[in-house]
Amino acid sequence: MVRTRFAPSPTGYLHIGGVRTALFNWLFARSQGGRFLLRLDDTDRERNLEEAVRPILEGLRWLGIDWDEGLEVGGDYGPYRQSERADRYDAAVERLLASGAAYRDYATPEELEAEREEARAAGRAFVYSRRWRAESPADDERFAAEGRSAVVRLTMPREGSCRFHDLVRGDVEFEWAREQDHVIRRADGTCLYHLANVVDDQDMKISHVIRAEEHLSNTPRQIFIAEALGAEPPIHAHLPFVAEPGSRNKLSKRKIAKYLKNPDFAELHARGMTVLERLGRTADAETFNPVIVGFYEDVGFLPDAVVNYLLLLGWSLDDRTEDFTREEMVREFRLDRVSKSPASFDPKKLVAFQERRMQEVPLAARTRLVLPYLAEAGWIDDVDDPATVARVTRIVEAAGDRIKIAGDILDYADLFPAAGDLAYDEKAFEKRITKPDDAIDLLAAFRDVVGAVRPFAAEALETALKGFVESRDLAISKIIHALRVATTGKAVGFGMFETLEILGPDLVVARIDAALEKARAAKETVHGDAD
RNA sequence: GGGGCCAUCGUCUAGUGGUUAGGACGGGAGAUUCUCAGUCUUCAAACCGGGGUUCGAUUCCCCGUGGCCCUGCCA
Repeated sequence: MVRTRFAPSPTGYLHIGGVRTALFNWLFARSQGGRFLLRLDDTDRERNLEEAVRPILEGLRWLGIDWDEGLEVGGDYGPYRQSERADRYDAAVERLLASGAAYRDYATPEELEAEREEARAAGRAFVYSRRWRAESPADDERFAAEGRSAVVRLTMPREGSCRFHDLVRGDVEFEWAREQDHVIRRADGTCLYHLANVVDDQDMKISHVIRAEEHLSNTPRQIFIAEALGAEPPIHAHLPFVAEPGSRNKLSKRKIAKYLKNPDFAELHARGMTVLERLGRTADAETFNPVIVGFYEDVGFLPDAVVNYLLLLGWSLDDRTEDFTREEMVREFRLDRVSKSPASFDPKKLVAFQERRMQEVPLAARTRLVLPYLAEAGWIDDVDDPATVARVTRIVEAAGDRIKIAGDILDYADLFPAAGDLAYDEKAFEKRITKPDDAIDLLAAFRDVVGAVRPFAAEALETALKGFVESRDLAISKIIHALRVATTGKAVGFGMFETLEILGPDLVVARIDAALEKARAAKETVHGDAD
């Protein structure tokens, strides 16, 4: 039975690199008919634990990465929080002590540092002398009498080597002599991560440990612990790390300021900030940025698009397949197709997956994606009101591929009177309305025509405008740009006729009037200055 | 300092002891529509360096270089 796990620390957010690890664990378990577990590595006890855990669970759930055992869902091998498992770690330490695989060590940090310094000066690798190792109860008493306290260290082998087969890297070998007598229990009696990790994996019957490459060098000591505890070590698979945009350096949540200097990263971030601002929310770059999964949920990405991108960050099926449904990825996923080298995070490619996926979302579903954003922005009142839904559906339909991310709907304030007064693109206004000498007259003439068109629908409006320009022997471009700026304030937008239909006759006429007034006032000013 | 892992277009990657080194994102050019978006066509773009092995290395081996990780009473 394949059993994999994801064991995040309660950091308060779900990181892109972390979630990729979770995804691969999930995919492997699902592809093998196994089980996927979620447990919490909270060995350093934090305040506000629940607060720090929630975004992680939310992020996983949003992406559709579900777990069979662990936090919140329970299971037969709990508890699933390290902070609640101290008794098991203590028991493991006692067994290691009893078998000689570990020992109590009374060296002070200073004494240890002196030995390290000595090794450094001599130019050789540091190997602890074990001078303060307690060999007998008498030693314990003697050291204690000197005021020393004990940590527990692993009695690591000093010859031979640790060989294991990594499902991604192949055969790996480490010489035992290079390994340290790692501490597994502090002087204060609390246990350390590596011990806890191995005990948990063993207790929870984890068959495959799939984790980030940074743990590769930690594997020998964990294998040592596992074997000393009398168990078969799990099978390991070390994933390449996720690198920064445009570089091979490891992606870090602490370097957001640096990533913001990357144009692609900055662009995505800015896009997210725009959505947030229009929603009236605030966030700083530390907690809201493209390295954090919550960013994508907030801005309106499709979970499938994000997952698909993540899947290809270090994994490939062949030389051409890029798009995968959940079923396909579960069916095709294999650990031996994971690449060995770091994969750098490319915001542009992630967005490309999103855009492609969004195009496939049917109109009604796309409308549902967009409605909550409009409601939160206060541009509509009731997401369930049939008239509102119908109107938004019409807008989403007219928008077509322009809405690439659900939050993009907030680019179209001009179609929602509740969003406030029309904002004009002043440059476009001048270019299309004030400056051309016939624009004002044409607009004024068309104003009287358009108000009377019935039905006030795209097709009839198109007929009306075409008739209007033909009767004057004009190209449609002579008026259409001015009309767009007058009615939407913008130089670019949806198809003109759909836009007019969405706006409705009253708003169209009123906006043309307002634009005419604004344009005439501008001309007056120019004349006034000239005189 | 010691050890480990890694190295194909800018990015994600495929691939082989002999290939025009393939695809995708991004970029360039062009076409199309009332603008934008989209779509279509098209172009440019890579085997880290040096030694071997071999008839022949991007591929196998060694060295170097670079990146990352471990070397903690952090995880």
